[in-house]
Amino acid sequence: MPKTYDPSGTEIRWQQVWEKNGAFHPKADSSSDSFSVVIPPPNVTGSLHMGHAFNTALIDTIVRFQRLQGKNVLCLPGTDHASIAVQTILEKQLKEEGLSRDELGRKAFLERAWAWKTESGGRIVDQLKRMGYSVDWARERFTLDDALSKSVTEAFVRLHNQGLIYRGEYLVNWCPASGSAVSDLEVETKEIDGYLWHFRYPLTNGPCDDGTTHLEVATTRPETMLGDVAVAVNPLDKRYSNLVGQYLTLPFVGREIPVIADDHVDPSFGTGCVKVTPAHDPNDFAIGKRHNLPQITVMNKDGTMNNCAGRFEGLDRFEARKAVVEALKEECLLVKVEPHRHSVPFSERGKVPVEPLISTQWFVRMEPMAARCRSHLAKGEPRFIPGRWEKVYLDWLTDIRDWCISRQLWWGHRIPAWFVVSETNGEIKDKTPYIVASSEDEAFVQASQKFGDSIQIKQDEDVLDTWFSSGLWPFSTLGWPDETHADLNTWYPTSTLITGFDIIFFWVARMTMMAGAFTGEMPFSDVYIHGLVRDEQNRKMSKSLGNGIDPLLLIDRYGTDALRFALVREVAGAGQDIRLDYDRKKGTSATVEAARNFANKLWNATRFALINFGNESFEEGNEIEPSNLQLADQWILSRLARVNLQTSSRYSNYGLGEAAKGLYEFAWNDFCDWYLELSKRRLSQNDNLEESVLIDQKTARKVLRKVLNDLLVMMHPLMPHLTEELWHALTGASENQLIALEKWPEVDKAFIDDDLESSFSELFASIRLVRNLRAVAGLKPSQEIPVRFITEKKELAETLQKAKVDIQTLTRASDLDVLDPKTADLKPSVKALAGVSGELEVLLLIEGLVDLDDLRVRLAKDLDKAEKEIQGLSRRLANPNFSTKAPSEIVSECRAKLADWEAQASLAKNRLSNLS
RNA sequence: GGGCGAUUAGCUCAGAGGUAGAGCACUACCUUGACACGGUAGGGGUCACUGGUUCGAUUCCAGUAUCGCCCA
Repeated sequence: MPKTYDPSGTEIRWQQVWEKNGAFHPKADSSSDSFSVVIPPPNVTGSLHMGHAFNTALIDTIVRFQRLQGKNVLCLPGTDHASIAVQTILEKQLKEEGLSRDELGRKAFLERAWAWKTESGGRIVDQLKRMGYSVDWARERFTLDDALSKSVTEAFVRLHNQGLIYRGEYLVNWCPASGSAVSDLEVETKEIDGYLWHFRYPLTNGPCDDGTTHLEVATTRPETMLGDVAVAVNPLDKRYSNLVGQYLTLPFVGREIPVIADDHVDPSFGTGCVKVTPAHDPNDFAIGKRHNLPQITVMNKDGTMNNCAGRFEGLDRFEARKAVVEALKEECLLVKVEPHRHSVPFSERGKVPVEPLISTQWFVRMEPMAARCRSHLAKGEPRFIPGRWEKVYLDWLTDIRDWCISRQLWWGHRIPAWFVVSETNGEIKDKTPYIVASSEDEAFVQASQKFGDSIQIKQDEDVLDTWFSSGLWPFSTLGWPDETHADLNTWYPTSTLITGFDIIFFWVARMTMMAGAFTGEMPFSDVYIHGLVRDEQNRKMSKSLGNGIDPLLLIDRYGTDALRFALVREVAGAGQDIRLDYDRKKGTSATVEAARNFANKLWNATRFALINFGNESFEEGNEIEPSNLQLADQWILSRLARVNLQTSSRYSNYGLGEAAKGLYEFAWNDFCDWYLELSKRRLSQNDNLEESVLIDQKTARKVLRKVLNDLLVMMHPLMPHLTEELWHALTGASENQLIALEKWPEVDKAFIDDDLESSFSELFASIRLVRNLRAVAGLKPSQEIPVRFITEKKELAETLQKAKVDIQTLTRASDLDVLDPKTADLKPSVKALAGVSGELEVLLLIEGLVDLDDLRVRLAKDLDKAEKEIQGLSRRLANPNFSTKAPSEIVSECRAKLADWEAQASLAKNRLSNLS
């Protein structure tokens, strides 16, 4: 074995072995307990970023743990077609070639899209494989696969038949950049520094009694004035009460529009007069409905002004804004312009302001579906981890708005609706009758029953929102709508969903709603919500910001296991965001490097074991005879049992970061720093070997092997490749045998021994104290020195006595005695350096080796510290309230501490006076 | 405007009603037969601020400030 672990070849090799062995391809008919997870399908928009790596690390840790628990585990992978995102990419490519999608035609465009999918999807699958993802590639799905498309059609038809999908004309969020409607969730409001333009509309019938000639309105979007159909004031606003019911003449277009009164107008904002443009603003749309006003659309779908805009026709909406303002100025109607910061809705994908536009779209009626989810949630279905996200989910399900699901795009699931276009010369108009069916043939049959045989039908041009198909993911991937499918019966509902909080509404809620509608149950029992990966400036890592780190860069440098471990270790209990440090210039990450070093530590611990095992085979050393165990063996076995219990509980309860940290501490501190060091002396003896020594060596090797084996299995979910490699080296298992498919180590609770663990803490403290004194004395590491331990505490004295040789080895003590203060010669001597830890006094006999001035400084410092502590503790104990009200164990603990510090102080005083 | 989260060592973060911990970084010493991707020892914090509850608050409560997110 080389001195350092090189992950590069090892990781890929095990990935291949796993796949070749079908290690993660479970059978659907198994009778053991099932555990299933469907992965959040990444978009085929390029490649994966650190957020995916994080999600993957968490899912795979959980999934591998469950496999070690003996469950029949399915982790199902796949990708998502990402309608808008992919289409945006492709159209950009086309534009660079000087083409448009219409020129190319739907068929050729879709061919390109599939080519893109093959390329991007392939890259993503490669990346997922390099993460060591233990998913079942044989069950990989893509949202546009035939089977999944079939379930989308089925879902659409069923919802439509239940009246939960309808077609209607509403104000939708129009994204002029992608030329499509988008849902409310795809709109992002941003604070923008804009202006508030004040201008006047003259009264149609001239000045009224009080001499008013006009009304002044204020708006952030002057260009929409061309579509105004009224001006609204608050009914309680006395300034304008006499004008309600009067008419104004709209400049440029000459339309006469009424002044109306509406509660929703805020009299304190702007002038208190609101221009009403129902076709271009959601609030105005509502006012328009209440007052039965017409809707006048003044824009085309590409964001230019239409023929209702009069002389402004053909201008882009932002040019029109300037032109309208200019024209108002010319006509002396512009009163003033104020800088004004306000919220503007932006299209998340198109990155341009959305235009509220009236158009005919397909919608899902959400309330009945949401209501079903709310009642499930009342029963704790699903369970959110951390729990606070439940409220976020519930709030969104309450007062929910209908979901616009049609997109004027080509890449996606085409809406299964056929229009009877015989009367309209083949054109689909808003009022054209239609049939929703699962195929064109079926649609034709149904249509001809209604409209006669000589009809012509044409499928809706639009596709569905990508999230419509994602909402079906947990069951469409398992064979739904075939309700007898073995996968569905074995693994549905799934066990847990693991995803980031940013898609709770988009995805989690849509899945629960769809699942409720089609399967009658929630699609997963747990939802584990994790945070996002942020960069060193605390920004979310994203493609558009360009601050994403390619996980492969870190994998190449440090290895997959290091990256996985680093990511999981960062997770806190509450599921906060994690920040990953990354030096862009050097391409390094201290966090991942630390994890890489840990991997190397495990590598070397195993290397140490193997060097000591020689030719001994694993089987031959399997059984441990308890009577042969030394205290150190008992101690590490006690620690091991405790860590085993703790770790499995943490893995099962989503305490992944804690599990990782706990294993790290156990492996590095308990096992490597102490147990391995303690075992060296026993293992390295090689001459004059008596029978008892041979037995002891064998025992040490057995314990070493046991601890290492269990540690590797427990570490496996976090560092799958390294542990697979080391486990094979340790056990000599063949490649048909995998740690990935091992059983979680059984806990021998009989080994758990609190007293032993605490006396080992004392032992370690005493060793540290000796080392500390040695350092203070400035002794060379190689310098051996006589050491004396003095304590009244019997058990401690016994432990120290038993561990005498070990202590000598670890402290370079030339000789060591454990003395009772009653019998020991305690005459202070300058020749000794003393320290105290708890009820233990330590003397280093360092005749002529210490600089007395240094010693004085140190002792004075010790004294100072001890006196401060004494002061604080005495003050507390002197407080009658404390001694009467505080729990008695706290009080006695306090007294013990005080006694300790007093002993320290008097010792230091004695020493100091002896030095002077 | 409503809600949620954060504020602890130089950095990234844990923590818990009994005066604070880790990793990295830093300092000194050490190339000892697992590991310098290492070992040993060490330095470093008014736990954002102000009140309250309590014998005792960094921890619980209320408020303030700053930062971030979600919803309108």
